[in-house]
Amino acid sequence: LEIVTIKDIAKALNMSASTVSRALRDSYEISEPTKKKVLEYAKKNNYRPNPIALSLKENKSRAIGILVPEIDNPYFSQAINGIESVAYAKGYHVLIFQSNESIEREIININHMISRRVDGVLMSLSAETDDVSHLQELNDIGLPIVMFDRVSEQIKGHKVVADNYLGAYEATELLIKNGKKRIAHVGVASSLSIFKDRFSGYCDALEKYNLPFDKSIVKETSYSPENIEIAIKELLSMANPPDAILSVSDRLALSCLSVFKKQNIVIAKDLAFVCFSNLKVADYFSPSVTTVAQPAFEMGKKSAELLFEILNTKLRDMDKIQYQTFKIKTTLNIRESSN
Amino acid sequence: LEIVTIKDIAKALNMSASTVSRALRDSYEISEPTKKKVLEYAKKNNYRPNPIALSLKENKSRAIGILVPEIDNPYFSQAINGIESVAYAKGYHVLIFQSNESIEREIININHMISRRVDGVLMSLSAETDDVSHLQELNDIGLPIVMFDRVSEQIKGHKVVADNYLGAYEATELLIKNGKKRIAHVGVASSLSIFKDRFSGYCDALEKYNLPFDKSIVKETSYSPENIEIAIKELLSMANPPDAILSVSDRLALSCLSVFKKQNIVIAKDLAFVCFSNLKVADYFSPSVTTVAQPAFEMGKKSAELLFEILNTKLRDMDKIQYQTFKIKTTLNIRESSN
DNA sequence: TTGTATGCGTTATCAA
DNA sequence: TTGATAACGCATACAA
Repeated sequence: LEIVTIKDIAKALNMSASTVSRALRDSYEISEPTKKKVLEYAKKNNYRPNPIALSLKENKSRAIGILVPEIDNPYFSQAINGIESVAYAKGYHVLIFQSNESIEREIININHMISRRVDGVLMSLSAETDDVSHLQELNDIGLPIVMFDRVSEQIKGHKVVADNYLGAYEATELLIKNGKKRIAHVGVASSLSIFKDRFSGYCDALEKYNLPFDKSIVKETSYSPENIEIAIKELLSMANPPDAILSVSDRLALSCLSVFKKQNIVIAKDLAFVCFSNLKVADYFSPSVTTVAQPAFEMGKKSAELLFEILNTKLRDMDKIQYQTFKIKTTLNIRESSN
Repeated sequence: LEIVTIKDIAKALNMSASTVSRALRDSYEISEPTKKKVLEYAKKNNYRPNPIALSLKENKSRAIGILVPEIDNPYFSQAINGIESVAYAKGYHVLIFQSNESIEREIININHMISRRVDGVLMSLSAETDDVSHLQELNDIGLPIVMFDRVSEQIKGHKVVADNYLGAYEATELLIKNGKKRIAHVGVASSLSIFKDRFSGYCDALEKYNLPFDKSIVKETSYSPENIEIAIKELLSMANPPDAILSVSDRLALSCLSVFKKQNIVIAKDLAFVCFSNLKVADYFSPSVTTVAQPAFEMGKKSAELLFEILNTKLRDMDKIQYQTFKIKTTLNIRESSN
């Protein structure tokens, strides 16, 4: 590889490396003619500072790590865009990791990030994650972490979440106001707070409007399409089937739509449907799909801003930081499927 | 940050850094008792080798750079997954960059990658890119590059592409066999070969089946939804409107569906529709959407494998490499919209 | 205004 | 079997 270093420039120009280094940084100590010579040579030979050398010296990498359950999911790819927009402006780089909803991969990736000496971590838990001791280690070694969307209260650091409770409450309320009496809740078996909060919102809306809570139309499934299909079929074949379904996860929603299609169920006509989803195409379905959308880009952006706030905090002020949880409102996109 | 180094271990155990280093690497020169002591201490204190220091020494980063037009696009996020699956297994890390379809961002990102000393580049051109001199520089400094999907013949390196010509040919053929006589082509104004190839496939299918080519139903638009809407509306309001539309880009397809919805056009009934797209939800539409899907994951995987093949090539064998273009078949998912 | 020396974490080379 | 030293690229304290 043919990349020019400061030493190369120094040798070519017959001066010392420190002079070149200072000239490149436009130091006041260096004479104009020298600066000019160095800058010219550097430009002509395409000098690029080596950030690796700098990292070693400053013990920081100017890179931040992002760990998400999966990239191929509009919520997370949009959140990554939000993060990148901030990191890019600050001259930081972004290392992206995926857990694929597996706690094992999550642990490995966290270790990778530490090894890679990222300056901070932005992450969203895998659905499998319950024990968070691997994240406690980040706290222990003093590596800043900001969690977004799927967060854990046991970890020290800022959090950015959607208002999942309100999102589910409003979605349920909409269905109730549209005359639905038996609203099923399709969720994921997971200890993540997002799912608990969404379930609470659903329950409270039922209670507020004096609808009975019926455990038999609350399904806890996994992300596997087969399991979702079984759950949906069970709901539909009940003696007293639900007249509406609230699906509280993006990926779940896709499988629901697939089952509806297979079973020739027309949403809105046969069954009302609302789901948590950031899919842009929800609007183009016929009937179009009512969604609770999370402000993914904004959540990513906010998380990154919080992380940089911490990265800019002097060590001696670190213990003064009050870690907070920022809650951002979801958007209820009312379309046809909720009728 | 509290991260243990080799020196720390050496000091604690009262031996030299080189001994510790060798013990950690299980060198034959080190006695078993010493090895045991070192390994135990390292384990207990969570020693993690510093890849930055290694990079500096070996002048390689064990990271590869990926540059794609946008992450929030199922084709590219799936391709990234394919790349990651290979890189991960090799212990390499992946730096992800986005051009946002802008050549300016593409140039900046390429420079970032060089600065970051990635060991190789995997990329897909922005739609704006015409002049590729910024990539020529990769060739000049000897940084290996593999291009996928949107490639340039002017750059030295392996290429992985979908069989865009055949994909478009088969899609057009399907529409013709379904009785369509006036098939519009909606594309992007871009000098990328993928779009040229798709257009050729379309033209050749028309010719093969003796359908006239009509320039007035070939639209070259941009990715902006407004422009696409104008183009579609022009087509639909013609005295002699098309009876089918072939959309040759994922993002274009979404805008088309949006316009259809707005204009109350029911695909299949009013107008046949086929598009290039990797959207998983295409199947759940009513009517479901016929797509030409690119094998995104496989293309990413293949590209990464080719890159590692080069990274493993000894310097003296580098000039023997025959750079090839690998063409991978697309899949025609025949659904309802093409009827 | 410029040069010399040092250190960041690691490993290879040479010496003991 | 172990240790001392230099080097990777850079920035800086110190010397001149």
